[in-house]
Amino acid sequence: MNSSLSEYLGWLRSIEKKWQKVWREQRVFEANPDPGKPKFFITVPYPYTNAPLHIGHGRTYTIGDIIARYKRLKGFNVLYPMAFHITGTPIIAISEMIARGDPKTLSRYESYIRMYVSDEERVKEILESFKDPYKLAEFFAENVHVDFEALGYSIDWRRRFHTGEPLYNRFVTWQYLKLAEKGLLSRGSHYVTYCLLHKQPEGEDDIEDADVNPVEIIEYTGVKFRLPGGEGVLIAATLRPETIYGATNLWVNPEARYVRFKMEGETLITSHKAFIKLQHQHPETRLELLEEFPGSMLLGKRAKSPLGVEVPILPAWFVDPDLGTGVVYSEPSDAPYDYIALMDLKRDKGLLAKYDLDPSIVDSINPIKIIEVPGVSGHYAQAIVESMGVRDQFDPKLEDATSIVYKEEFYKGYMIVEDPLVKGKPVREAREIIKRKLLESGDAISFLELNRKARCRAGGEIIVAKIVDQWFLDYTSPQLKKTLTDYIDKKLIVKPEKYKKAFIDSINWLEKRPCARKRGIGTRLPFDQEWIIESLSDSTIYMAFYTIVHKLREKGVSPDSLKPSLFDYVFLGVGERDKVAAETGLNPGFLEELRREFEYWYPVDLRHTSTPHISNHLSFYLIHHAVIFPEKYWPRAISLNEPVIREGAKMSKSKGNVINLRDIAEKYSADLFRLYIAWAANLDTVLDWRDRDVSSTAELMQKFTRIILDVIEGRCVSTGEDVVSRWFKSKFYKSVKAGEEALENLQVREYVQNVFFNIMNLVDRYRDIRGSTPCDIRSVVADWLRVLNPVIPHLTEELWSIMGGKTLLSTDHWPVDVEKYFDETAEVLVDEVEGVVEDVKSIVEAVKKNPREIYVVVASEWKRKVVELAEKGFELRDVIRELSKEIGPGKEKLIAEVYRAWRAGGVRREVTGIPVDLEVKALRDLSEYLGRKTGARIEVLLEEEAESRKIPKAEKSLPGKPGIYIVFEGQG
RNA sequence: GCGGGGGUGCCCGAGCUAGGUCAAAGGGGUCGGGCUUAGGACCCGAUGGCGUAGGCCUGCGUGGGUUCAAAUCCCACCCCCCGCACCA
Repeated sequence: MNSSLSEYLGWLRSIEKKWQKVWREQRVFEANPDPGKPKFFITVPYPYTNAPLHIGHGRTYTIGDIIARYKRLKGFNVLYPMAFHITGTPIIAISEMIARGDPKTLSRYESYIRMYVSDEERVKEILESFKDPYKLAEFFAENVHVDFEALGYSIDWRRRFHTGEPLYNRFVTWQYLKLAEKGLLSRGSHYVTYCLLHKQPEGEDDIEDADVNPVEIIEYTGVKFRLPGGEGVLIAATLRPETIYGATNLWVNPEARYVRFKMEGETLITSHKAFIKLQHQHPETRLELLEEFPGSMLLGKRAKSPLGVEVPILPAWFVDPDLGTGVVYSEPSDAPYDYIALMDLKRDKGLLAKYDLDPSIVDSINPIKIIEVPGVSGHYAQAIVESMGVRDQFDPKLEDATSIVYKEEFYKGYMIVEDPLVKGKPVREAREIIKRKLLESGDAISFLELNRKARCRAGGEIIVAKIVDQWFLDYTSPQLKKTLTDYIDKKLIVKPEKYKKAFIDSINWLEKRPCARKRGIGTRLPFDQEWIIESLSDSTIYMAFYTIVHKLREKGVSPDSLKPSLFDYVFLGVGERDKVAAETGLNPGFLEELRREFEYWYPVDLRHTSTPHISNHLSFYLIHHAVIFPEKYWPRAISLNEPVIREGAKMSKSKGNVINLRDIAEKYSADLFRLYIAWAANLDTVLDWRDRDVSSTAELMQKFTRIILDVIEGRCVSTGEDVVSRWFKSKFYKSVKAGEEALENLQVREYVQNVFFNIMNLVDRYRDIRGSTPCDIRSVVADWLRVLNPVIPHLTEELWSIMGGKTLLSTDHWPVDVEKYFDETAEVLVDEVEGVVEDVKSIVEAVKKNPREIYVVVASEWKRKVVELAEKGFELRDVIRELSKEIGPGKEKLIAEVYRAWRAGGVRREVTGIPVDLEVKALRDLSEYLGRKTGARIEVLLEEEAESRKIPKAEKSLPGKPGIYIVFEGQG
């Protein structure tokens, strides 16, 4: 194994394919109920198949697989199933864009297909087929399956399905009947982002750039300004209704289109755009369009504010007819736009004359101060406009000016108007008070608008619309919340534990959630066929479906047989077998078999996924289980991991830095990926994929492989059984044990750290002590391969077979009885030797001379007695009295020194059990190593011998910590 | 704004829910040595400062506090990241 790294990786990839084939052909991971064996049912949410998966997904599935493989080695009957998610709108949206010939989508999907298909003809054909969303979904499902297999996941593929299948639809239908039965479904209206082109609600996924620049719905207050003589009511939309006290005039854009329309008996005036928006916000009300006219027609008229103040309508070009209502009231004291627009009119009288208005009309208009902000004197808008040097109402600096004033006043401003309603109140409170009052008195209407202009990916305008009779999942029941939060708090295992609170918060935060739409792939609501169940809501208890789906297929059961009564019987044990059999046309024995499958596998022992799922999918998963199933079938444990970034940056299509799972199998290696991903970060940490670290991991794997092969093929030196070999095995099995404990706690990184990195370091130390590779490493190789099998299953399987394993390692067992190798004595003694090396180095560094001879002096037997007595709790003087009886007087000072060293923690407790001659022997056995490390001749002496030879420092020796005397070069 | 998580040595990253055995695991990088025709790989060593004998000092965002003892506990402050719904 002296090949280059790339040759090594090529070899790895080849054995990976080989073992994947063996596992597949021998159906190693197909799991069937075995009443004699404990079961372990682990699931990871199925992926959404609209594109290839990347290494972030791979992290989650790999961790799931490591745990599945570990549990299998621990003797569990493990079921790890997988399916594919295709319901919802994104797949349809992509199909539509491909059908429409959107160049970006076409080229992206073409490149995706090329990842799996080399024949250019076929690529074109497949791309063409993507106009059918099911074809697209099935293509990626098929290839994600291929990718998963290439990573060595131990999945029972017989249970694979996708969520667009009729069989699955029947299951979801049953689920919704149950949810309705339990009172979880309700209807009501609510506001959504809505596309005028598609005439459909469209969310973040469908809106251009919404992933980077989110679209929010915000509420404006449409304040009514009444024209005299019933001529109409202008709706002036504002985010700051508290400024109504300072309103001096109205602004309309003279060049925009305005309309007059009837709504609930009132004649209203807004921009034409706003009229359309209002229509969508009031779908149950008829809005009658009366007249359309340019804004200039409104100029010069006077309208009365809700406060009874009459103000003129003036022209302003900054007014956007597509924002709010196209009518705004002017409050020049606090709004920079209003202030500058007023100044523009005062400065350029021609602007008004153009519309036949008397320019003097603006002379009497002046800002009215209504808000005080500490540190700001005069009118805030004026101050900021002047300090920023704003030229006119077209100056882009106005945006910044507005947001500064807005923020400052919100946090620090308070009202200085006379109205007792708000007098002295902070702006943020006054705003709410005024808004409520205006709405209640009918002096304002609510107007919903987006925080920014938005278009759908096909270019359609997005507005806010109200959806009536929307279906909701209603999670508001306090009793339900309590049941769940108690369960999560007391019974559900969450790893890492710090996420537990997030679950409880999430359950408490959930209210009503829309669960159906009129568009997308999915299952129709059983009681309202117009609606399609939304895709997160149809994927909450499907783990139950895994337990029987392969049986349904085996028997060729038709979807029509999957009546609700069948699921009632299989999943809930409700109903009579024979009646259900008659109703479904299925054999009663088969029904029992399905029931047994479910009863054996359920509940889910562990669901592993990534943290963004906590507040949605995982919460629904818990709630729906709690609502539908008895408690014994509720989820047992949930584990989570954070996402993956690359070289410090988020992976994204736009940056082009995504590493797809496909690349792993072809350019890296499955085992390398698994090892790196498991080791590179704790579950609760974002994993930063760094190529530099990946290749050093590969180098370590190669080194590991070389060591194993050297040992099993005899390129090693034989050594006898001695203190070092006992030390090696003890350390080795302690790491195994630590790795096991870590995995039991789902600390995957800690496990890899122990069984791979720490053992590699241990082997290095062992080889260093021996001076070459010792053959007795062989005695632990089998166990080493066993414990590494969950992370690097292919390589360990290969090495296992090379060393003569007749059965598959993946179905072998985890090491047992490892404690019998623990050997404290050997560890203490070898640590002592290494301690001597360390001490010598420290001395040499301080003295800055080269050592020639080193005397290593082992402490006298009586010093051990000091420690023994001290350990028993003897005071110093009692120790002295006790010992003097044995060794005679004259040693009091030395006894005191040993005692003090012990109290300072300088003596390991374990040494008291180790005879002095063992200590001497260990040091003598290892004196070759000591000499090699220190570059000096070593002589090991007992303290008494050293004393008689007058070796200095002899008296400094302590049990387990020899005295050291160094003769340096050039010294006598 | 509300809620959650975090700031550790040149870099990444453990440890911090049970305070001492932590100058602080592991990996990367850098430097020195070995091996080699050379490079790579591999092996050994160094990588806060000081020290003529195995030791001492300074240190884990900032500033306080509790304690015989704090990276670990408490308080305040600064900074960073994530979620906030109808979307998978």
